Amino acid sequence: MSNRRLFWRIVESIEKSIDSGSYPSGSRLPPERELAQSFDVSRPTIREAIIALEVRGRIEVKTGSGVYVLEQANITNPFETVNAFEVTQARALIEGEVAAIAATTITKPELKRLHKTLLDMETGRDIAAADEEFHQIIAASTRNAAMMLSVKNLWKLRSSTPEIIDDYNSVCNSDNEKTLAEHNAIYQALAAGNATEARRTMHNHFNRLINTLFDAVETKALEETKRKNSEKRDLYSIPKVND
Amino acid sequence: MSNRRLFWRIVESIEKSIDSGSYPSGSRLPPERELAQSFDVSRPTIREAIIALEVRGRIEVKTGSGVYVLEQANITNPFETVNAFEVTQARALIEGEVAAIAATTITKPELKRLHKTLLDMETGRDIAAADEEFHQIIAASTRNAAMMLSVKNLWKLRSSTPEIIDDYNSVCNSDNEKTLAEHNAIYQALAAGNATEARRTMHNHFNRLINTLFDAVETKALEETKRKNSEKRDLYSIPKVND
DNA sequence: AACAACCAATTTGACTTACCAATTAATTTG
DNA sequence: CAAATTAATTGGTAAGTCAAATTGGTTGTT
Repeated sequence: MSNRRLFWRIVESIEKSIDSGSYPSGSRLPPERELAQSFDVSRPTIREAIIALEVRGRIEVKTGSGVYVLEQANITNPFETVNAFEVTQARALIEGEVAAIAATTITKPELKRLHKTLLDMETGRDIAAADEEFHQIIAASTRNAAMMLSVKNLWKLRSSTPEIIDDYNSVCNSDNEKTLAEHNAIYQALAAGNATEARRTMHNHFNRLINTLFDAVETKALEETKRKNSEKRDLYSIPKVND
Repeated sequence: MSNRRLFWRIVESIEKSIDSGSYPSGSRLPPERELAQSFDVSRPTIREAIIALEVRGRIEVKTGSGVYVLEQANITNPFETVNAFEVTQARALIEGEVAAIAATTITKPELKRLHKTLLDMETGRDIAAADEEFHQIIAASTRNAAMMLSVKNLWKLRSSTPEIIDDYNSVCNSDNEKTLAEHNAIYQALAAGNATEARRTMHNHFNRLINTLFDAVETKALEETKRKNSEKRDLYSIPKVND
């Protein structure tokens, strides 16, 4: 695997040094020639690494002055500011409406594929995949690319944040039958073309998830955290649509 | 202005050649030595440019073989598959729920800021900005980062797709008073803490937008397109929540 | 004759060494 | 204090060696 070109090794090494704080943002990197010596490579190689880091937006090169570490004006990465409850509430509301639309737009072939995900989940081979496909099919059946995109983005959020994955796993693994039953209820509502019921069953699905999440979190949390979450329970529970 | 380093010029030139189709994806670029000659620069400079393009994900370097143009496996670029109606329907449903939540979570300072956007819109300085801020404040008041993100993504979709911008412009410019009135109705519902009314007024806001969009599109569309859109009108209109 | 396997020449990128030019920033000097 | 000088640093080039991949021909087998 050492067929990777040399400069990548330098890029990784320097990037690690930046991340670890050895080169704080705003500071200047050692001169090219010094780096070349310390990495035991030629100067052109160092320059290649520097250019790679520059294109990546990690550093800035000032001719005649030096190479400076840039502020990681962050990609406003949402993966650290969003918690599992927020994602679940958002999914509940959005996918609730999606289901309501889908109840009137879903086709028979789509219903068939939807039913297949239920069977897949029952046999228990790849439950996560069956889960994702279930929600994906419903989103697609709205014929609205913008809504599909919204659903997909939230799923990505759910499946890319370590903390959220943890929380979900501790819930899903134990409650497969419940998930399956809820999916089935949603499927029945969609098959019947009942928008209100589709929304209700979808809300029900996520509401159970939220409450189970709270229990799971509470179990492993300290008392302080407990109090906070109890306050949040009201905030994040899904309001009744007909009130 | 030519203090830009040489390799950037090469990067731009090659990138332009790729985009213009001179080097279709999968094809091989000329060898380093040839490029150096044709650009009248040294080989290291060409190599720097190639590395920059590689980091950008435009090309792939195969040692001993050549430099190959990569497929621009576009980030499933949604900006070309989503139309104005889809975005508006999605916004209606999502922001409808957002408004319903916000009705119970919005604070007085936020209501104050919300009211300010109404005044801004009335004076008519930067209407688009006031519009965006209005919807942004409501989303933020839910205290749910995932929902804020969803709203923001849809706004980005709306404001980054040329076609959609066109459609929106042809609508908004003519109907400022209506937009303002609807925003005001939403504001009143939020101030009153009435979730159902907040949702209804938000739906109303977007419903008017959708129908105006259809009229605008119909006006400039051919007869064939007319028929299609009429069929779509049912599909995209927002269903009543209480049915 | 057709096909496969092998081998060597060629092409191509990977990297180095060595050198000079241009720019910037600090220092000296008038 | 301002201008000139100097040191430090990056910008760019030239020429060459090495290693990997391709190419095309040769050979041997079917």
